[in-house]
Amino acid sequence: MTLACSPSQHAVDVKALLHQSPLFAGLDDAVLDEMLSHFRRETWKQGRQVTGQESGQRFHIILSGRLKMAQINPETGRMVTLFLLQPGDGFDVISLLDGQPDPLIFEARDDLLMLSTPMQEARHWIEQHPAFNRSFLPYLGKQMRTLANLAGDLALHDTETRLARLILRHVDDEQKSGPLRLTHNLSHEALAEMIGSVRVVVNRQLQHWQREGVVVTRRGELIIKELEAMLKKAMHFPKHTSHQ
Amino acid sequence: MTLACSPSQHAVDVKALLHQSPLFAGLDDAVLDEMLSHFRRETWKQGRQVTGQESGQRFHIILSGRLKMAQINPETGRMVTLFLLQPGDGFDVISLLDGQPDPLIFEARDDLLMLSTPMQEARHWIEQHPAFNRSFLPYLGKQMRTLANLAGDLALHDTETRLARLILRHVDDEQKSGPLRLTHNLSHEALAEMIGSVRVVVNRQLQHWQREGVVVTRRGELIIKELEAMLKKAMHFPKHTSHQ
DNA sequence: GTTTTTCTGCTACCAGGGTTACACAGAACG
DNA sequence: CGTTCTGTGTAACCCTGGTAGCAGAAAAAC
Repeated sequence: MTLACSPSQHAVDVKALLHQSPLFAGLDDAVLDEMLSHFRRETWKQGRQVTGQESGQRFHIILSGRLKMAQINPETGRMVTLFLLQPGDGFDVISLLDGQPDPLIFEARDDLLMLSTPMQEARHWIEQHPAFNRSFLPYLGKQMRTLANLAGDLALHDTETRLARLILRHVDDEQKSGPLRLTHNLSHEALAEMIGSVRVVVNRQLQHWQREGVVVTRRGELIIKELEAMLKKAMHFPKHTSHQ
Repeated sequence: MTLACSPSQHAVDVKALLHQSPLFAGLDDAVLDEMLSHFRRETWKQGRQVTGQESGQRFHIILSGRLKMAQINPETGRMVTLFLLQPGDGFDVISLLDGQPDPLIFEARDDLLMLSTPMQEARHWIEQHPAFNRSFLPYLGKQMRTLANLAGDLALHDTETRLARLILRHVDDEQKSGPLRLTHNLSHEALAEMIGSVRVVVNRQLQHWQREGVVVTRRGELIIKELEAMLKKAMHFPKHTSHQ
């Protein structure tokens, strides 16, 4: 998956997209069609915020755009991004699993195009189609890994390491070679939320790296000049980090 | 579930135990028997450490004792406890889901009595018994919630709040009224790992509370004198915190 | 009972990173 | 095309919470 946002054309080839998605890759066309008949299209404009309570009644599958799934501290107003969901991802998976509403905030980072269906319907469908588990369970595993790594990082590593890792995680996805220009379209604020820190700190760090000549930063993009150096900063990279 | 450790008698009534477990509560006796026939008993002595690589080949169900599931920073030697698994819990669920080994450390906090079976067998069994999903999926949801809350807490709250919450979470499980004596049998070190901090800080905090007259601490136990005050320290308690 | 190990209480120290504040650049929007 | 809003660069400040170290208490091991 990539951090880059897909253009949200309305003529998206839904089935092609789902076939690539980790959740539905394995399903054959007939089953996919049957499933799609239960879903309807839904669009959110960039910036739209919804709480777990509100969105908790329907299960969504992202077709284009990115969705921030975050936790908030009402006292300070600070946020952490737990997931930055991509096309092919579903939400809210946790509510889907246990039926409880999530005390989370969902925010469209881009214009979103999604499929949605009532939670109850989604659960029922899953029950009827055990084959779906073949991709669903591994998908859950990946999500849990991502969360576990986030928690581990927050507790064990400093902000520099966390930021370096966040960046390198996206190198994996984008082009593996070349000049390593990452266009994430994320503000420093957004990056900060993803590593559980604050804008000023992210900026400070990027500036520092820039002076070292390790990276070059622009609005919404970042060029890695010295991959080796970055890897060193992200040291002790866990072997099986989520590649989401 | 409770933090107190069950005595690890070897004459445990396995089926009775599994019926109470969130994972197997819903299954009828016949299915349970069939499942048990695939498992064998396994015991670990308190303090035994195993990496995800090593234990990754078998899936375990805890019958008695507690198991720490932790991430480590090899550079500093510090650890975070992601889960403190209890009787009725299974591990490693993440590996079970996606087949990848976990870069985690498992450590027996008490003497452990478990059931275990090859991962492949467990996966196969799950596939054959869709009814199991009725309890398995909600269980996964609860685990994910726990992780999400941990990550959120680490990013958004100070150590005092995190420690207060850790303690109060166990009040829910133990007796709800009375003198609120919690016997957790955990060292300050262990508590620290559970909130992503260090021994000194936990001690400092507990001592502080003790001087305030809010709690009284002893080895392995803690008495809450002023529940109201504690609740205040844990302020902004998320509505749907895991009650694991 | 004695020794050894593990826990606990406490202190001194200091640095990472969070808070606040402000000026400027670049987008967005009418 | 000017106004408005959002994002970026940077500085001063300082407090939480982490590191290091040690002495005594309590368990565990012998």
